[in-house]
Amino acid sequence: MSSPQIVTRFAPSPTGYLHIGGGRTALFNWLYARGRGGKFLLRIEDTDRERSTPEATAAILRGLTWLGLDWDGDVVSQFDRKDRHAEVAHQMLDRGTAYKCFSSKEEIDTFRAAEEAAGRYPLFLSPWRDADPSNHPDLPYVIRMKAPRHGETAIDDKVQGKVTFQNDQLDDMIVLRSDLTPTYMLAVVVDDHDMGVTHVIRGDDHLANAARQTMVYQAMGWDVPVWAHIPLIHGPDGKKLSKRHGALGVEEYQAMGYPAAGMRNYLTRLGWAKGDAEIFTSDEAKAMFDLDGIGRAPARLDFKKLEHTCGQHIAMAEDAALLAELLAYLAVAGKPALTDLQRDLMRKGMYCLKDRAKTFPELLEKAAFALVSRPIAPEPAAAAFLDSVSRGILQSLTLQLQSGTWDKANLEAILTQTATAAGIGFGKLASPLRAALAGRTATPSVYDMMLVLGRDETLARLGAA
RNA sequence: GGCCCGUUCGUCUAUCGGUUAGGACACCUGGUUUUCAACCAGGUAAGAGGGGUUCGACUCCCCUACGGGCUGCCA
Repeated sequence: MSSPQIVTRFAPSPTGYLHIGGGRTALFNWLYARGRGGKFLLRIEDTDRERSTPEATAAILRGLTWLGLDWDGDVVSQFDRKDRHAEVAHQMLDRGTAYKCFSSKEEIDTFRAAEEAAGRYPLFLSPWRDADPSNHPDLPYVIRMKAPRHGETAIDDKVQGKVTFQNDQLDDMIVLRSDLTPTYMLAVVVDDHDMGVTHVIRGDDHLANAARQTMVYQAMGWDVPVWAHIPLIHGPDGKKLSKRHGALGVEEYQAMGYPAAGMRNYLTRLGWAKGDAEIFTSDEAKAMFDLDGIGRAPARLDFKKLEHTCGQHIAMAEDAALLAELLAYLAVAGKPALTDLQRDLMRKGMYCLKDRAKTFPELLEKAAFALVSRPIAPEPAAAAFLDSVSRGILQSLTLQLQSGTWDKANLEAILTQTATAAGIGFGKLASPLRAALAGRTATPSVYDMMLVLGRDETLARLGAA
């Protein structure tokens, strides 16, 4: 017998961009499903009409797409399913697991305020719970779940372990509002059930909700999914992530020039581990990822490690793919696009650039020699290497470079020979050459620069120096 | 206030009663080197505090401290 297919989902509410914590939650769900031949679904929890916006939905989709987290099937709008939610609420009514409550919001608020002022736990117990329907007034009402008053409700969480809640701490939560729209507690359960979700992997801010949602599953006689509540991500200072930490949106990380593969790797390791595995591809991550590797404490963001991880992925990326991602970065960051010539040079030079950079801005910085065009205005530090003696040596070098094959072995022979003939060490030749070719003092090796630029451009730059 | 969760190097973490407490990032030192990086080698660095249980606790239990979450006709 085969085990049923795994179905996970990511269910953000569209009230802003996709933040880094949401990105990681989505990633965990994606890894878990993809590593087991399961499905990863996407549902937008847009039942709060006040705060939900189509722009936020678009931003979330863009963020997931950039991260490479592809979802199965259509994006589900929770709001579109409101009739189904209301239907289930009424089924609960029929089953006797829910009831109509006619207490007004004002009444309840007043009660809670008084209880709190008296230092008591403001648990509202509706007087309508056991009322005879024949006594129901002709007033607006909400549908409340008839939650068990005694005993306890336990959830068996794959990350947090067994967590039990005393039922007398929980009130009869509202499942259908007076305007007939569903509350989150109902909508989530109905949608997860209808969508066949088997594993709910989400932030641990929902841990307590899981108990109440379990009651809804039980009220409907449905199977409860496997829970996995993962700790939230904190800022570098250990505090909850907030605006002042900056760079919260996943898209901002793209605009800062982090490659998606590195981002995925870093986020996977943030709060999850498998032995000593640190750098891995997404395929490797899918094969390794499991729920017991998830830690129970909140993790802090560490930009240094993010950068290191990204550097590793840039180095191992394929040249063509890297170039494509670089161009996308330029567009997102609002930087000028590369000319055809620059693009060509980047393609040629990628082999010697990619193992030196951790981010796309760094990659561009290392590639400055190739992206600059004549006339080159040398930086002061570079210009200092171009005195008359050096120029003379460069001139004789220019002569030597006129013919011969343009490959590393031959260039090496020519440069060594020129240095020897001039009675100087190789370093004394490389510095002015670097200055002439790039106009700066920090560059890739002089051989790589010449190889990437080609003979004509190299000679032209030497001549202009 | 009540309920729930958490706490191993600065950071991410390994450990699932017996280890010189391991790895990675960062940092420091050295090496390689035509510059800057990258890279290689080595080093500094941890079980929040206090009680138990046990022959033996980072690991199990309790208390305290600190951090976090929930306690809505928000999600």
